[in-house]
Amino acid sequence: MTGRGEGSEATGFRSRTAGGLRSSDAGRTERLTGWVHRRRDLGGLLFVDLRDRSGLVQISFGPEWTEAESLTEAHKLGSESVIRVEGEVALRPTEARNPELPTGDVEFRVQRLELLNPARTPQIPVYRGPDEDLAAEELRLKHRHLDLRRSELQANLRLRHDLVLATRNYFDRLGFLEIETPILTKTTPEGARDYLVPSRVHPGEFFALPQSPQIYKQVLMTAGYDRYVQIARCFRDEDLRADRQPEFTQIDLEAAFVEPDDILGWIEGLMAEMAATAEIEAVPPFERMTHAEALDRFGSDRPDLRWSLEISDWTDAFGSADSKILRNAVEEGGRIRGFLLREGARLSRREIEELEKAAQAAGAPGLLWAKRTDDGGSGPLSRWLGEGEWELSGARPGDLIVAAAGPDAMTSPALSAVRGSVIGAMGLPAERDHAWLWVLDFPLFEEHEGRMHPGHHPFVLPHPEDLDRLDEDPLSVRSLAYDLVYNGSELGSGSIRIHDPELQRRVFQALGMQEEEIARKYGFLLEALASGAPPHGGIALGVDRLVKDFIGAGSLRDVIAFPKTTAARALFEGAPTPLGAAEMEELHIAPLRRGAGVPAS
RNA sequence: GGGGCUGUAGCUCAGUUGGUUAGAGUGCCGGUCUGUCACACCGGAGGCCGCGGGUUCGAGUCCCGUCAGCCCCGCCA
Repeated sequence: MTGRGEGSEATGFRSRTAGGLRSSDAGRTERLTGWVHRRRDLGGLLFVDLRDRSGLVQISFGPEWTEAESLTEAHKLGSESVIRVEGEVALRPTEARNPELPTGDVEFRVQRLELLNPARTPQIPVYRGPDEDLAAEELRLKHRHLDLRRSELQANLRLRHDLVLATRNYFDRLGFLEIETPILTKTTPEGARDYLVPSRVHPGEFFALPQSPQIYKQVLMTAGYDRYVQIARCFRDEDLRADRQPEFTQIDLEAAFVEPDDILGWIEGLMAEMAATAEIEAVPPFERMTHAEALDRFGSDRPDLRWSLEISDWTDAFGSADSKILRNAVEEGGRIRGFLLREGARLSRREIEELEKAAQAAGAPGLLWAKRTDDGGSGPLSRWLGEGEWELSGARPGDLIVAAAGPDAMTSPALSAVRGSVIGAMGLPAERDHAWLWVLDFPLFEEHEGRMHPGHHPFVLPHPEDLDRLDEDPLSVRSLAYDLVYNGSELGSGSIRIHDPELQRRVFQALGMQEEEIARKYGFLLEALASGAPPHGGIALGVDRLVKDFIGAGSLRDVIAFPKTTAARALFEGAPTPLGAAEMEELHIAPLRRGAGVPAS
């Protein structure tokens, strides 16, 4: 596996790498370096698998071709020790060839062995036999230098490199400039919690690490750098998930004089290129649907379209049934929605209860269900369903109906959860392997506990058709925001931004900010917008998540060299650490509680 | 902040109803072995049963607390 940039394998220590040796190299004298992967000591003969980044080759030691001193030394070699060997590439005896190994037709006959650095017995194994489990993740993170030696992780990081390189080349061809933005920046008033850095020279003042370069890239547009891109590190101090790390990398871009189609087209081209690199399928143009449609049809703003299963609306069909739950839901402005599952009657009561649990975990009081049989139906919902209702439902004998009744805000997340669970419970096969989707027209605002929040961030341009409702009915205003969704995973999020300072001020006001607050927090942005800002917009794609989804890795930790744990700790180097009293004093900070912040040393 | 799962030898795991000396595979150490590739065979060492407390004649096993890892909810403009 010699790819780009590996044309010159030779260094002062070695003449070439191990993984590329083939039968055509037989007879050549070479010097190899690497790690002792595994050994098979037959007494008179000794075989060692030598590993470097390029792969494995079997090196052999024997009295006929190995110097006596080296032979003695070889029998004492420990796993993961670093060695250099000089010798000859030789064809293996026919019966001793190993078709499993790319280098399996040859072996490297060692004349001289040099132990460059002996290794202590590794705390976790690098070699992994068939059917052997990985070490516990805690240990893999603690001994990261060993875990990273595994070929799986090396392949993941290699693909990550290739994807980032492809990205840089792609945007370079389109005339984008990569421009760095500050890591030490200003706290963001809304959004996630910031990671903070105390200022030594300004007592009591703090920098924040950027949650994204959002404002800087808008300022770059104002400054006339009309196509900007950056592989940007971002930081958010929030609780973690399998798909969320406290520091992460985004492909961040912004361009001036653009409409949504410009951005979407560029990203589709990028995805096609990246997908080719990762050997998966992405054929533009991608399917598009509005945010409202996504919620209506799938209950989610990032539906997984590998399955076509859609929500049915039975409000009209069941709304007049003689059931308090159903009627009340409809009278209060809600709907009765759910899934019609062909052959779903084969699900057991227990399996259906699991679906209900999924709905309840997502906030629904329960899940209504009914199986249609040849002579009627069974299940809690069936008592309300007469022949007329059954006909309108579209169910045939053997089918299952699961439904939730109430306001969409409650039923959508519940049905989305049920959709995921029922796909698993029924073992429905994916109808395609790679489902790309644009979700458009996100709401400009959301309401949480009576307070208005930006749906995305406060700089998103309201949909031009909805502008007149900004003041009277802000929650109904759509925005020119778009998300890229791949197999149900949100890979990126972007929008056209506000470039008119007056409109920006109105949006801040709609968010409940006073003039003084606006000036203090965002004065510098408004100043920039008022100085000749072009219409502009952009998007940010999560690199870590993208690599993870392309590889099918279970966790972001498998595509990041040095990730944090779910408690935001770095186990390898042991960060964060307490701070000494002297350092704290210099930074003008003090622990709130006795004991906190006192270092071990 | 809340819920769930896990924690026993270097590593992966088993451990019965609470009962005598806590086991296996692998790795490690020693030995035999010239065609292995999960080499084979013989022998050996290796345990704070995460930590603290409690119940009990007796706790790896039951109870409470705590720590760590993982998964989920809240949170993530």
